[in-house]
Amino acid sequence: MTITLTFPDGARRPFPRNITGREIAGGISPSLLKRTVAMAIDGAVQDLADPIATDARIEFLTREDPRALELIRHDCAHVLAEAVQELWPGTQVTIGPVIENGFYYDFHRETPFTPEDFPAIEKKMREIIARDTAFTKEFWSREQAKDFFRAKGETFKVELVDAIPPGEDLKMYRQGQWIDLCRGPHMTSTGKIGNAFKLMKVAGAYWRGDSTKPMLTRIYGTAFAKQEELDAHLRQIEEAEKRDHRKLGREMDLFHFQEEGPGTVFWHSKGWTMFQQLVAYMRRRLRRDYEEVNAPQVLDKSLWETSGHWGWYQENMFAVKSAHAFMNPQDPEADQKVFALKPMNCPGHVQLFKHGLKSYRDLPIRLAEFGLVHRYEASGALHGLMRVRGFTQDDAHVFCTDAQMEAECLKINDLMLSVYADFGFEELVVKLSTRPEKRVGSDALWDRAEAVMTRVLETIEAQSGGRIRTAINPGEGAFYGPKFEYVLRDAIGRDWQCGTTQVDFNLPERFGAFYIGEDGEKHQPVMIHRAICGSMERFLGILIESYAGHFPLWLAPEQVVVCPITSEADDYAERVTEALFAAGLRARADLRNEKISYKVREHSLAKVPVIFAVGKREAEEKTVTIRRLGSQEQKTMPLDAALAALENEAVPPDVRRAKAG
RNA sequence: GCUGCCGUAGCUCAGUGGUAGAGCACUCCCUUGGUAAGGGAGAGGUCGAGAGUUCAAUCCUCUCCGGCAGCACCA
Repeated sequence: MTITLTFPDGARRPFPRNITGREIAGGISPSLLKRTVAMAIDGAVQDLADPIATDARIEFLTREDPRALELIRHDCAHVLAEAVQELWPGTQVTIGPVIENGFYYDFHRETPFTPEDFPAIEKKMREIIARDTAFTKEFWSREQAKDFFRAKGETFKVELVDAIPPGEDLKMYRQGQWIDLCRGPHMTSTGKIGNAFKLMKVAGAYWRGDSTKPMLTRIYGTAFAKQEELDAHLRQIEEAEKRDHRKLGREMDLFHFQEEGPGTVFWHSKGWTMFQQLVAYMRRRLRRDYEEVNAPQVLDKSLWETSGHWGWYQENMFAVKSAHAFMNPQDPEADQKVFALKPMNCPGHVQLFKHGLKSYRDLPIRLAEFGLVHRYEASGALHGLMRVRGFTQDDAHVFCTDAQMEAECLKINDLMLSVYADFGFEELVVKLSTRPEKRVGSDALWDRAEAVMTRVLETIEAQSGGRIRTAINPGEGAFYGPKFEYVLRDAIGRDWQCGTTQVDFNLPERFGAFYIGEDGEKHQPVMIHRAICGSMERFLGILIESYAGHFPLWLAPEQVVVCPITSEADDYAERVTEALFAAGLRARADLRNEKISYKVREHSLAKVPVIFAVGKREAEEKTVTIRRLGSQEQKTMPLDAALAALENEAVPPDVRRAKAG
C-alpha cells in the first residue's frame, strides 16, 4: 500500500502507508530532520512522529514557522509543569493551554507561588530544555490513565480524564521522566523550545473557571522563537502601560477615584469637558431618529419586581430607604418603602412608552437617554473607568412591531459602525450572546428573538467586507433577551464590550405594554435595547488609551494654551486668548512667571494639542507662533489665519460630514 | 466575591520597634528669559482605619477599608 504526498514545492512522491513524518524528513536530509519540529498534514499541525495514512499535502515546520509558535508555547507550558513538580513534589498539575500572548499552567498547591519563585522555576526550565529529551506520545486506556493519576494523587487530572468525550483517544505525552495528559501536538523535543521564554505573573484561577470550585494558582508565561521577539513583546507591554487610562487620567488631570466612592468617578474639569464633548457628539447623532427622555434615578422596588430585575439582577443592585428607616428598621412610623437605584433604563422607558395610548402609526418609537445607572459590581471587577459602579449609558429603547424589528437592528448597526469609525475603530468583533440559564420568558419567545438576531448577525458580517468578525457566545445573553455585543480592544489588548443591541419580547409583556394595531386590537411591541458607547465612562477610557492622550482637537479638553515669552506680551496673550474663545475654541493664557521652555515642557507633558507662543514680535505683527503636540516645529502665522485653521480643525467629524454632504 | 501582592507628602518612591525622608508639584522672593525643567527660601504627612503584642508600633499580629494583577461576573 502506498500513499502520495504533495510537498510545498508541488512535488508529489509515493510513500509506504503509515510512514511517519520523521522518516520522510530524515530520508530527505538529516539537516532537514534536525530543523523540523513538527509537520502539517493538509494544513493541520501534527507530531512529526505521527504515521500518515492517506494521500495528503505535507509541510515540515521549523521553529521559525508562525504555526510553530503555539507549539513552542505549549511545550513551554509542559516544561513549566515539569519544573514545578521537580522543585515542589506534591504540587498537582491541572491544565496548561496556549493563550493569545503566551501560555499558562494551573497548579494546585497549599502555598501559592509568588513571583519570587520565578528565577528558580526558570532555571529549572532551562535545565529541562537543555536536557533536550524527546516528546513522545502514548495512547492509554482511560482506566490506565486514571489509575496512574490516582496513584500520583493527581485528582484534578483524574477529573480531566473523565471529561474526555467517549470516542476521543486519550493521549499521554512523555518528556523524559515526566508525563502528562495532553491533546498535543508537540514538537520533537524539549530543546526546540529555546530560551526566549519568560514567566510573567501569578494569579488565582478557579478550577474549570467555576467560582464554586477550588482556587488554583496560575503561572502565566510567554515564549517566542527568538529572543528579539520576546524583547519586542516586553517592550510593547511597557508601551501599553504608558497609555493606561488610569495613569493618563492622573497625569492629564481628567478624573480621580477615592476610597469613599469605590467604582465611582470624580470627574475633573478637563475630563468632564471631554465627557460633554462626547455626549454632545452622540446627541447630534441621535437628533434625527431618536427622542431624548429622562427617567427617574430611584424607583420603587415593586417596579423592579415586575421587570424581573429584583429577582434576576438583585446582586448587582443598590437598594435604598430613607436614612431614618435605614437606621430604625423596626419603626412602624417610618416610611419603610424600599427603592432601587436604577441599574438599567429599560423599565423607566417602558413607563414612558405606556404613558398614553400608542398607535401602530407611532412606531417605531425610539427613546434615548443618557441615563446614569448604578450597579453593585463585585469589588474585584472594578477597573478605572472601564468597570465602575456608577456610569452613564448612551442608552435607547426602540419600541416597534415584529415586522420592523430586523430593519431596526440593522439601522442600529449602521449607526454603531459609523460612530466607531469616527473614533478610528474600524475593526471590531460582534458577538451574539444567546439565552442564559437564569432568564425570564418562554422558550418560544427566545426562539423567535434568537432567530431574528442570527439573521441580523449574518447580514452584519456580510455587509462589513471582512472588517467585522462575528462570534456566538452561547448562554451569555441578558436575562430578558439575547444580545449583540460590539467589542473594542484597549491598548493593552484587553477587549471591552461597548455597544450592545438586545431584542426583548419579555419586558413589554411583563409590563403589559401595548399599541393599537391597524386591526384596532391591542398588540405587544417588541423592545430593542441598544447602547453604542455603552458606558460613556468606559468609552472615554478606551479613547484615552487608543489616542494615548493625543486627542483630536475637537475632543481635547484644552485645545490651545497661549504662552507669552515675556510679561511684556501678557496683554497680547490675553487678547489672543479672547479671540480663540470668540472662535469657539477652548483656550487659556499661561501668564505665569516662567520661561517659555518651562511652559512648553509642561503643556507638552499635559498633552495640550496646540501651544501659541507670543512675544514682542508677534504682538507687533499680530501673529502667533504655533507649536503642535508631538512636533518641535515652530510656525509663525497671522493670528486670523491661525484662528481660522484651528476653528476648522476643531469641527467634530460628524459636523464636518454634514457640512460636506 | 475568590487568590496573591500592595497602601508613607498632591504625584513617584526611599526608610526605621524609640512618632519620618528625597525628587517633582505647591507658596514666597530674585530672575523678563524665543520653544521640553533659571536660582533661592518656605510650607506640607494621625505613615489607609481599628484593635492587639510591647515600656514604646508607621514598622510585628489580627480585623476591616481601598488599590493592583488575574479568576469569576459584566457596559
